[in-house]
Parts: sequence; structure tokens; C-alpha cells
Amino acid sequence: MESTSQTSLFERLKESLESLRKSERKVAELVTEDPSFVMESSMSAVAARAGVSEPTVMRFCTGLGFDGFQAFKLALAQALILGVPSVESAMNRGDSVAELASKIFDQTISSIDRSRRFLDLDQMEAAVQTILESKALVFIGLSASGLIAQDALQKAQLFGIPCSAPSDTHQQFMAAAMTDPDTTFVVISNTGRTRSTNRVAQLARSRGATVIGISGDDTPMMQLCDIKIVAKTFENTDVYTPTVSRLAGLVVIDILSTAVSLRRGEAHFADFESMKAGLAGYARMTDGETLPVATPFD
Amino acid sequence: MESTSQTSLFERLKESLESLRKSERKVAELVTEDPSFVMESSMSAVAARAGVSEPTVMRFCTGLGFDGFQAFKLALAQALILGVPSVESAMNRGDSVAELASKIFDQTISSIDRSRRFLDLDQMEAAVQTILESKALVFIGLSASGLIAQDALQKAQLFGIPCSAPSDTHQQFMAAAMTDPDTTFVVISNTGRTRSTNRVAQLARSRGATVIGISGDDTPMMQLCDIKIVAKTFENTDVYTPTVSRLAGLVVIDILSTAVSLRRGEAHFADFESMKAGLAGYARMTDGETLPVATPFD
DNA sequence: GTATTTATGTAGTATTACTACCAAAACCAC
DNA sequence: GTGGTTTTGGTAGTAATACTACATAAATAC
Repeated sequence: MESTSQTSLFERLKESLESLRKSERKVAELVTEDPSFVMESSMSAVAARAGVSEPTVMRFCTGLGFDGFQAFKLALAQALILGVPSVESAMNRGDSVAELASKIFDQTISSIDRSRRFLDLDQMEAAVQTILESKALVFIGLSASGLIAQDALQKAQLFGIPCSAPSDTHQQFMAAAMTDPDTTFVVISNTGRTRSTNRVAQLARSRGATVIGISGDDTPMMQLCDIKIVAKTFENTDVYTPTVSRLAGLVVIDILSTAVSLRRGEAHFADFESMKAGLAGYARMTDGETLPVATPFD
Repeated sequence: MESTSQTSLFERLKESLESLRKSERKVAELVTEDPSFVMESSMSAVAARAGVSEPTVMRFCTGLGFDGFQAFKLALAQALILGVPSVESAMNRGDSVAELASKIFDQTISSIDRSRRFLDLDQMEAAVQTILESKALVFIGLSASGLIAQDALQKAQLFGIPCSAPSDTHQQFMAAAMTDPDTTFVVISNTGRTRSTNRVAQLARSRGATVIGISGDDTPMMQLCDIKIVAKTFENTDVYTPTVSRLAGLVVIDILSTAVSLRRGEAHFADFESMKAGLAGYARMTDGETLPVATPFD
């Protein structure tokens, strides 16, 4: 399958639009204008509506790297359900809640898919190894990225090593100033341009700590990090576009924490089980209601 | 398209497995076992590998409500990219980071798609209206749901009305005990069985506040709420399954906050713009780096 | 045990995707 | 401009695929 490439179908279409010959461009335009029609129709119908011949449609598909029209249609169906790219689905003042919900779900799903395509698994592996070898963990972030840090803290507390997520800049600075080479800092910033976060990363690193960066792109912050994890989403061009970046960040945290938990082995698993039992008991005692054993989180 | 129904293709397959005649069941089993093969193959190939005739495959497709084999393949392609249901992709101790990442992305995307299908838009609309008419907002949640509450708070601060998200149970209780009918409480709990959260919901409501509940299902907590928003995901059967519920909750918050912001109109928009400018200026002053204007969040 | 319904396969047809080949257009050297 | 060359687009034909009508086999009911 060719769709394992990094960029999504619509992005590739847009990029190659210039380099296409004008008949094929007609096809490309039809695809972007009315993808559902193309998905549901036969090659002859597509050719007729685009005003070209069938082989042109065929060449268009193979030119994009697909085996044929069928394969292209499948890829198009997949791209379609992941949602139209964010630019085409900007929020309007008159949108109903239903329309907004649809657009936001589209953006969310397509963004997570995008971050999936761009995620560097080698860096993830390196991050897991680093965390496993660390004696302490510190998570750093502000506002939306701060929430990701708090989420990471909730999960990291199950690792069995000291960990913290100072939430204001001064405490973050202090944590970095006092750190040591056995500690790993996870610094999170979507823009990668938040000066205070960058300063913390730099300081922690200068004191020998390993610094893992989670950012929306290859940002300035990444230069200050030993391990660079890019959680790429679609850029927020619109004011009202919700911040999908935090969702991508949370998924990265999910992957890291799951991998670390699994690698920590049986001994840790026993602790984990007893924690769960304890938490369930605690909830029963204090709140009079049993938490489901399988979900320690609320 | 038939795929606009609530349940996903794989769920429908599982449900109808019993009612199928045994030849068609062979096809269904092949689809669940090796969906990629079915997606990539022709009808004859599928029929051959399932050990049935082509018309049986055809009947299987039309029986599920599709126009034909092609239409079924498109739906399958879409279901596939949304990820295989969680049960089939449990985490194993020996999984590589790449495998874990793949499984977690699958679960995340398919869960968000699921919550999309189940989201009650009328309740969302009611929630938006309620928030617009409120004079104050309070967000309540613990642990993972607490993070959602904090996220909601970050967004709600742009609404221009007093809002808070007390994070410990005592402060939550106090907020409920002191509330009034002009205030709206948004109580968040995936399980809906957290006693303290439920108590807060009950108390706030008894004092006349409107209570919006966000939960993973039609849980006990929902009985205590005026407006019930279900953010449905795939159940966490596995211990190591990450909590996708918080992501669904965050998307709900995205939709609510975007809708509310848009409805508040031009006056509020001006405030919002000036806040952005101010924040950018603040970042420049204090941190020596400019935040992109379009993204007030880090 | 026969009749009736249900389930499955056989054989045929129409559609569809794909390919080999050819014609027109564009480009270029001179 | 003209002749050669390359690029681009279309025609026609072929192989395959999806789909349908029909017949047979199995199961059920009476």
C-alpha cells in the first residue's frame, strides 16, 4: 500500500497539482471538489464529469503511485472518513452545533492520523529506554501543554519512581536548577517557542539531565532536547479552531506510558495490581461506591 | 451511505454473526480475521478463500445493507483506517514500541469515531444554550476527568464570565454548597460512579444550579444531571489499555467551547482578539519570544 | 414421506477496469 | 516556418470483475 507514506492523500493531491498536465489536473480538481462522487462512481462516470477520457483518469491514479483506479478509490474512501483537511472546514458564525461537531471531529481525527504518520518511532523507543533507566521524572509544560504534563504525571506515578510536574514557571525553574544526571525531563510545548519552557530545558540539560522534548514540529525547543518527539497536527489557521495539538500530545503520552509499564515487568505489575485493589477499596470506603477494577482512572 | 448508522462495521458484523446462515458466516469470519485481504482482493478471491461461492459473498454484502461488494469494500476500508476494535488489539508484553503505537493510535481513532456516532446533538445544543445563559460556570472532575475539567476551565475563561474548576473534593463540595440558580455545573466522570462527584452534582442541583453531565455512558451520575452528554468510547478491557475516554471528553469540550464562543457574537470576539494580542505581548515581554497570534495556547 | 421453504451453487451477462496502440499537440533545433 | 522529437490525450479492444437469473440441494414443516 502506498498510503503508508507520511502525507495524506489530500495533501499529496494539492502538492502535485502544479506538476500535473492539464487533463489530469481536471481529474484532480474534481476529486478535491467532490470526493464523495469520485468515491461512489465508476471510472467512466468520473472521466465523463471531468471531461477527459478514461485512460487519463487511469494515468492520474497510477501517477499518484496507486495500482489503479480501484486502489485509488479505497485510499480516497479512507482519506474521506479521516475528514477533510482543516482549511476546507473552517468554523463559521452561523454553523449549527451539528455542523461544528462534525467539523471538529473531522479535524481531530485527521490530525491524530497526521501525527501518527509523522511520529518518529526511533525517538519514541529512545524515550522509553531513557525513562526506564531514569531514577526520577519531571514533566514541564504551560497552559494546554501543562495539562499534558499533568496527564503524564498521573500515568507516571504508576512507574514507581519519583516524579513531578511543577505547574508554574518558577517551580519549573527550581526543579531544573536542582536536577541531576539520573533525572529525565519531559518538556512539552506545541509551539516550541515558549521562552520559559525552553530555558528550563536548557538548564536541566546543562545539569546533566536527559531532556525529552514533545513539540508540534521541529521547533526551537527541539534543539535543546536530547530526544525529539514531534506530535504533528494540522496547523490552527483559524481563531476558533480548537487545539488539537494537546490530543496528539496525550496520545504520545499514552504510548510512552504504556510501553514503559509493559517493559517494567512482572514485579511492577504486582504493584500495579495492588494499587488498583487499594484504589477500589479506597473508593468503596470513602465514597461508598466501587470503582471498576480495570480502570483506576475516573 | 449506510455507514452513517451508529455502530461501526465491525460491531455490526459481530452482532449479526449469529443470525447469518453458515456460508455467509464463513465470509464474516474471513472479514474479521483478515480484513486487509478482503479489502485488497476481488470477490472471486474472497469467495475462494472463504470456501464459498461468489453469490454468497454478494448476498453477505447486500444482507448487511450494502449496494454490493464494492460498496462493502469501501466501508471496510474506512472501518480499517479507523482501527480495529480494541479487543482484537490488546497490548502484549513483547510488543515493540511500533506495535504499541499502532495499537494505541487505532484504539484512539476508533474510539473517537465511536463517540462521534453516539454523541447526542440535541443535548449538546441544550448544553450550549445553558452555558450561554449562565452567569457563572463550575467544572468538576477527579483524576483523568479532573484534567478535562481543567482543560474546560482554560477554554471557558475566554467566555467572559466567572468560572472555576476546583480540583479537590472538599473545594468541589464547597462550590456546590454555595452555588445559585444562575450558575451551571459541568460534572465530568467517565465511570459516573464516583461518589463524591455525584454528591456534588446532586448538591448543586438541589440549590437550583443547572447541571451538565459528561460521562462515558448512561451512568448513575447522569440521573443527577439536567443535560446528559455521553462521550462513548470502547471499553477498557485490558489493564494497560490507555484511557481514551479523556480524549473523547476533551473533544466534547472543544465542541462546546467553540459553539459558545461563536454564539457570543462580535462584542466578545473583540475581547478575544485583544486578549490574544495581550498574551502575545506578555510572552514577548516576559519570555522574549513571540507566540503566534492565532494560537493563544502553548 | 412429501411439500414447502430456505439456503447455496452454477452458469451466464453486462459492466468495469485496465492496456496496447495511435493521433494530436507542444516543443525545439535549424 | 518546417521537420523531427517528445509529450500528452484519446480510441478501441481485452480481460477481469461484479452482479443476476436460474436451478439444485438442504432443511423444515406438516
